[in-house]
Amino acid sequence: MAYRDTTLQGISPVDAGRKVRLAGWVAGVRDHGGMVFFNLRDRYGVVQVTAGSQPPGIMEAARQLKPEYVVSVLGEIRPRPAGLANPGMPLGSVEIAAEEIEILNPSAPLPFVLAEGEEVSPAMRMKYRYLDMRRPAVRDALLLRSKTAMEARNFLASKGFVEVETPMLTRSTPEGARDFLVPSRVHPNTCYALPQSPQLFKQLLMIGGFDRYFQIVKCFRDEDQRADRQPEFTQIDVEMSFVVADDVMAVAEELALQLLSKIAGATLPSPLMRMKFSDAMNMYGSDKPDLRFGLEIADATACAAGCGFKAFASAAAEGGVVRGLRVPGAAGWSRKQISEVEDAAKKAGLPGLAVFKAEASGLASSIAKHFERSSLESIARALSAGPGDLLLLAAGRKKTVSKGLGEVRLKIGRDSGLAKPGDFKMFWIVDPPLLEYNEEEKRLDAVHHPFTMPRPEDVPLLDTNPEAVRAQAYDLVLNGHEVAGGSIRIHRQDLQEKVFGLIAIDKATAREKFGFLLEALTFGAPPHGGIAFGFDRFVAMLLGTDNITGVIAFPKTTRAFCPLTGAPGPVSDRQMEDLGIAWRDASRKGEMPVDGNE
RNA sequence: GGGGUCGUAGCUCAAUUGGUUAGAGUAUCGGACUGUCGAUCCGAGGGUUGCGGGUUCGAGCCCCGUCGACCCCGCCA
Repeated sequence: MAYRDTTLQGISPVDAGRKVRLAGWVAGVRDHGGMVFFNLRDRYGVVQVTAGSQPPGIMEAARQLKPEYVVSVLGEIRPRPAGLANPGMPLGSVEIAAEEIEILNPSAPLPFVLAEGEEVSPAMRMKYRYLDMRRPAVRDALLLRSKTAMEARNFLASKGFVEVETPMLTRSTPEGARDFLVPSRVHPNTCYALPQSPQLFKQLLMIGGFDRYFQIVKCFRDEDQRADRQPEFTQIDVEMSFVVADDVMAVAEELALQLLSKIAGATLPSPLMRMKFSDAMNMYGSDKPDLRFGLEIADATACAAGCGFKAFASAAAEGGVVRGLRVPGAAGWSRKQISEVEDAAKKAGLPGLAVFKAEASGLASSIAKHFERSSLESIARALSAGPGDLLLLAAGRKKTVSKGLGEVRLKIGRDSGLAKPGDFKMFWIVDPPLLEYNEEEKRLDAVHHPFTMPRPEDVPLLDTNPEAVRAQAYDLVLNGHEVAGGSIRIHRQDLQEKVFGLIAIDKATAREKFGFLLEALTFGAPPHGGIAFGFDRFVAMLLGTDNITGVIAFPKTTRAFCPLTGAPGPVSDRQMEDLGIAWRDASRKGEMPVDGNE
């Protein structure tokens, strides 16, 4: 006997009278003494099963059922009696009149209730993820992810891209994130590293002649976690030969737009806007601004000299800036709202916020008396203030002020509901700098990665003013999140060595760590470039959430711990011996992260 | 590495200023009930207040440490 002959996808109200055998989970039993109801749930839906006086014994069988028992039910699909349909259920107009109920497996009481709307702590949901995913919200997120991956794969295949797998056991390379390491047994005192991305392999594939490659691939970075960062995550990785930036961007843009349209039903205007990196930093204080709302940053430095207010005047005199946000119609904000914004500014690293209310008679503020009247007028003009607006200004170093105001902007925009669910604002950030100065390390770092091609007209600047060199790189930004990023790569050995030199990777190190790439570049490497989508982030965006754990089947906590499996866990002495390694602090051997609530 | 919020019954939460025996909903167990669908009604059991220390006549509450969860900064080419 088969467990089932159809699923809840395979039945509909027009099937009334048909006898079916269904299998699934019991979701709630309602025992009325002379009549028993329960819901049967499978991957596709929920249907009500009834057990009454006929056939004999069926009611007693139904009475044995408890939540999450696995059952196989034989019964007839019947329309529900008049007035008893459940409009909240897709199959609410029918029910299954049970004739046979077989318990395939009972279930212990669950550690938490699966009902919709019941909040359960994230750690609990992770520990029992296999139960959590029985809930429609989690199930639907994973289904959406699968559908998105399928669409992406079909799209890229249709464009002639070849899917190639690259190694998970590779070698550690300097720069970038911390590697996850895998000690080698066969080669004592060496480690593989898990790939932070397939970057070098996809470049080698281009050199190997696969002019269009893609892969939906796991990447690993051992850095501290965030809501949108997991230690292992998935990229849609793409690389193309004989292309310029526009070619790569065109493919990526079409893919992103198609996914948004097919999966989220959102049609965005095409082609997407392109914003210069420097403009983004100036206007929004961010390299990934959320454009679902305006609130651009305006400059008022010119009004600051001689304005009378010391913090402003000295900032201007010392080469700093005075910049501000105009919040339309926010002059009526409460003391509390303003103080929340001031707190956010402090957290964002701003020394303080000068707050003005724009009134018909001019700018009003507790600090207005420190300003020359004409300065207040020019500040109002600089920020295009109109009556009813709230002005928030900060003074100091340009980078600090812009970044700080950018964060304040984000808080105001998101808190005041300017970013609406279902609203998608996607665009490109282009022309970022190739290099930036790393204060801590006292040297230059690659902004994107060290294989990024400078803009040809900027190449001479590598010798004179490297920080002014712009990269042929591009980021795709969706609702304030970087969902994809890529670049044209360096395909000439001499230029690659030069860039390594600038970011303080000396020739010997470069030869040792990247020798295989440098050598490959000498054997007829075609011009090439590519892009990688942060797949988890993108799916999360399609779903309208910021947290990627919701779209990952088995996510880890913010401390990279898996409450389900207990990973990372201790290993045996024997395993350590095989690998020829020992823990530096043997007293902590076998220490395992534990749930502090237990 | 740093900042913030939090940790009380299986789960989600409450507990006035530090004051008697730590409560509620839900889940679990037992009973009633023929149209429920978050069933309802009656009853029962269920607690080392994350862990360790301190202050106090007295600590769920205050202090110190520690473990853990989440959010953020640093970090994440």
